Formats: sequence, structure tokens, C-alpha cells
Amino acid sequence: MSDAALWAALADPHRRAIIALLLERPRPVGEIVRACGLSQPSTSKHLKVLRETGLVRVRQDAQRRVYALDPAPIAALDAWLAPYRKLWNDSLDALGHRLDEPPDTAEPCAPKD
Amino acid sequence: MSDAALWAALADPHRRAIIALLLERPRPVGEIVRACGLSQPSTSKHLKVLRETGLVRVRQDAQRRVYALDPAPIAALDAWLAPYRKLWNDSLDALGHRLDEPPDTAEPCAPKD
DNA sequence: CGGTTATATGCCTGTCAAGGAATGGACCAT
DNA sequence: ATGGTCCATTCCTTGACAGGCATATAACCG
Repeated sequence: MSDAALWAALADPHRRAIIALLLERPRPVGEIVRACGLSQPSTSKHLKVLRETGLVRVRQDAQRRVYALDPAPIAALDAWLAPYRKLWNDSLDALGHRLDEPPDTAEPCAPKD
Repeated sequence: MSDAALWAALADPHRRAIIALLLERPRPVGEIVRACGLSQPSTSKHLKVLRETGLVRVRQDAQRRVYALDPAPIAALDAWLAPYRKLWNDSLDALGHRLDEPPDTAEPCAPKD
């Protein structure tokens, strides 16, 4: 469902930069604006996207809105990653072992459906 | 550098679907075309993007091009993820109401730069 | 209250990427 | 050689998104 939204949110480098900023500590909008060199409205729009995907939470502190990272959605990314991580760990093992492969053409590439 | 390219490549749901297909086993283009319901040219273009980010490799087998997953770039994703994974594991620990990391909040949120 | 700070939203424009259709090109079979 | 299969590339159109500017909203301060 929101898996696509999560990927879309993290696809933007500015948004990843914001995420990285908030990893250090929660920050108000103005600080994020100065850090990522965008205009305040653009930054606000990026924050809105991150909010809607659940990647950040807001806490109101007087006139300021302090944004903080919510790591929960990133867990979904890790879950997506899990099978691939296993695969590349196997690859590293293979490198450590040997490089010659038995005929791995055992799979006849038959269409499954 | 190519970190942005990696994110951009994985941002597209069709490309993630292709990656998932290739996780099971290497496949020729025609099979991928049928599996993801796109036209052959569109599929080829997606495969080109995946090729250019190093996510897949091609092996020529007569007239067919057999694509296979290369998990190496995904390691970069895992590296990116690492700090956040730590964070959300801490959150889970906090849910278990065991906060036996007393001086971990020694960071007074002072502006670093 | 009026002014100021801090943030969000709407509108507009340029850019970029995805998708389809048509085409090109490599390889095989007869 | 010729036709056929499999795949890549080009051209074109369309839609989505980012960014800036102007403006609205909200909270503090006097």
C-alpha cells in the first residue's frame, strides 16, 4: 500500500538529507531550511511528504514545529531488503570459497504462469 | 554519486518487480515482459536502468539475453539503512520498557555547526 | 489589538521520466 | 539468402513532481 509512497518519499535526495539531519536530533523547520539550502516553502512541502509516509513526526513548540524521525517505516525497507541481503551474503561466501561454478543451468527458465 | 541513481532505479515499482522476479532466478527478457505486463520496449528500458546502476547483469544466450540479479549495489542500501536500523531497534527496546542505556542522552542537542 | 516570527498552502512553470508505436539490429533455422 | 524471433533504441506524447513566489494561518510579544 504505502510501500510505494515510502520509496517515492526516499527517492528524493533532499528528503533523504532531511532524514539524515533528523537522525542526529529533532529539529525545527527553520533549521532544516538553512541546512538543506532550499526555500522555506519547498522544505515544508518535503516535510509534508515525509509526514504523510510516517517517516517524521511533528511536535509543536510555541510557534515552532519540531520535526523528529520516526524509524518505523524504515523497518519496512529493511524487510524488503532482507531477501537480497541474504543473497549478497551468499555471494561473499562464494567469493571466499571459490569462483568456479557447477553448471547452474539446472533451472530451465520455464514460465511459471 | 551513483547512490542517487540507485534510489532512482528502485523508486519505480515496475523495476522493483523486475528485481523481485530476478531474485527467484535469472530470466530472459521475454519472460520479464510477460511477467510485468508492460510492453517489450518499456521493459527493455527498465532493464537498461537496472543495468546502468549495476543491479542486474546480462548473459547472452543465443538470441536471448538472460538477466540476473547482482546484489552488490543493494549492499549500499543496507549501509545507508544501518544507522536507522539501530535507531528503530532502540525503539523496540524502549517498548520493552528496558532503558538500560542511562548516559546515552549525553548529547545536549547543541548546534554542531 | 497590531506587529512579528514561524510554518503551511496555492498557483505557476520548467523539467524529467515513463509508456507506447515504430524501427533497427543481431541471431538462428531452413 | 530469407524469413522469423528476440531484444534494443529512437521519437513522441503525456503526466507527475520539484521549486520559487506570493499568500494564508497560527502563535508569540508588545
